[in-house]
Amino acid sequence: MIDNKVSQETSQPIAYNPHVSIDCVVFGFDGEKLKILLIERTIREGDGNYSDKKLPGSIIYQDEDLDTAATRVLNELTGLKNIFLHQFHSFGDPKRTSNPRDKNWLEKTTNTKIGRIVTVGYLALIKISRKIIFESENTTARWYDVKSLSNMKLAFDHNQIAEEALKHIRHQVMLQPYMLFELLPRKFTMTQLRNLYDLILETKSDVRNFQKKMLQIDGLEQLDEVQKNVPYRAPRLYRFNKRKAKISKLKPGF
Amino acid sequence: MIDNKVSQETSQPIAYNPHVSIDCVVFGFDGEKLKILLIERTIREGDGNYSDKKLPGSIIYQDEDLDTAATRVLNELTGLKNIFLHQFHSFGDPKRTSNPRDKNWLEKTTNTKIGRIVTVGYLALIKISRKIIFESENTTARWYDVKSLSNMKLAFDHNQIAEEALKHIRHQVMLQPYMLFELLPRKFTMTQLRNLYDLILETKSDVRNFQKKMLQIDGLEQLDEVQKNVPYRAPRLYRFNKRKAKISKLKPGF
DNA sequence: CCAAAAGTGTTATCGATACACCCATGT
DNA sequence: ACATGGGTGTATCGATAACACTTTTGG
Repeated sequence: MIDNKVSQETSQPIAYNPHVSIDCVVFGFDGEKLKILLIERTIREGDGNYSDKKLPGSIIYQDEDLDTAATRVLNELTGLKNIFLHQFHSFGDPKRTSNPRDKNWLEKTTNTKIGRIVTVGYLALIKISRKIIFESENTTARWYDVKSLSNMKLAFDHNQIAEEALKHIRHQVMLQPYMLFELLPRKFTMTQLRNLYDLILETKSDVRNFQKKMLQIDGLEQLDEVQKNVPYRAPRLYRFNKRKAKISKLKPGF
Repeated sequence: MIDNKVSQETSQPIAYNPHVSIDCVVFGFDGEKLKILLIERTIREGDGNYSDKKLPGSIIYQDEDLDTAATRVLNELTGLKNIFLHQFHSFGDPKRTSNPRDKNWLEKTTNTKIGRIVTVGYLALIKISRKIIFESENTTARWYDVKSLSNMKLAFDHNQIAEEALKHIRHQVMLQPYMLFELLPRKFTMTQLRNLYDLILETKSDVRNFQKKMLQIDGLEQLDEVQKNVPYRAPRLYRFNKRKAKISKLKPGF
């Protein structure tokens, strides 16, 4: 971990000690759009208030693992347990917390002088149907359309983190579709599945070919049930049974 | 320097402040085996010395990005610049530095009281042919057969980190072969390429099919040159031309 | 009966796999 | 001449991609 020579540096850089946080990029799917969960942040500034958005996250606690910290943050925010979580990248640019607004906000909310924060990015997926506490203590969280991200200036480097998370989920879904089932309700139609797939990958799949491919997946079960209250022919429902799922091998290819 | 002795006794967990390091899993290929670069670590213990191995790594310096830290560590160790580097995972189990031997060693080498370290894992690939300074100041590094890893007890959680790096490179090579070219000499034979591929993926590729697939890769150029001093028909040499390489799209599939 | 979306099969093309013999070189 | 590994092509199989009409339901 540490080379001997490090300690011999005259400037003793080793004593410098950044904080470590986790940030969660939480995606949801409302049947139409891909959504991201953001927290309202208000900063008192001279005469007025400045308000913007940030990713849910937290400094890690003592004796807390990274995964545990991410789980805690999501649980505090949503009340849910068993959220799909996946570490995807860490961000450590020394300038990522150097915006005065961000520095200011950090010191006020943590009561600590904070020099630098290295953050570990997590991707989280939520079934948007699950009813969620979004007013935990004094934070307000809301779903935003992922497409509107590019017009928002998020706190810190959170735009970049969200962008990386998007790349990550696209990559994963391209290779294996399992993440999709974390975003859909427990019972879903093939059209919902296809729409979500195409939304994430920005593709237009052929209805028949898509169905054929999906039905090869172990664990994807067709139910004897149809969607109700639709003003047209009721579509069949499907369910993804994790227990019966065997993770398929990736195909080599360049 | 930042004063971070804010209090580890208070109940405010946020004041707790781990160190952040990077660790590099450096792979090389000697034509036969996949190798990993490890550093000798010696710990004075009562009457004798205890010696084991660790990954190259370092606490990150003030104002240093994560990638920069990894580049620095590798440059200090090998004298090389432009090493292929890829962040793959971060490790933050609070117990990862709790072995008394590791704690002891950390405090001696850093002259700092270190409670906890979160480390960011990097995968690095080196052309083993490049002549390398392996005796930088007072560290000794050597190549070890990756297969012997399971019989070694590395420092900290470095066995786990190396294992994850292996998974990562397998995954990457399966999807796209570009990492292989970082491990081979600038000019290489198709057999070397195939052996390396099969070594990493634990497969046995068909000679003809493998060649066909590889020759589709943009940037892989056949040279008008053959390997010399071989006691049999001299094999043709190839080169991977990064400039002409277009990163191919991944194929969807489950 | 009209609108809206669901459901369903076949063909063509492409890529992946399996497989065996002759060639060039050094000793 | 022989031993060693290098170099090469074809046929089969399976996967992917393209493509259009009929069915169900609610209003």
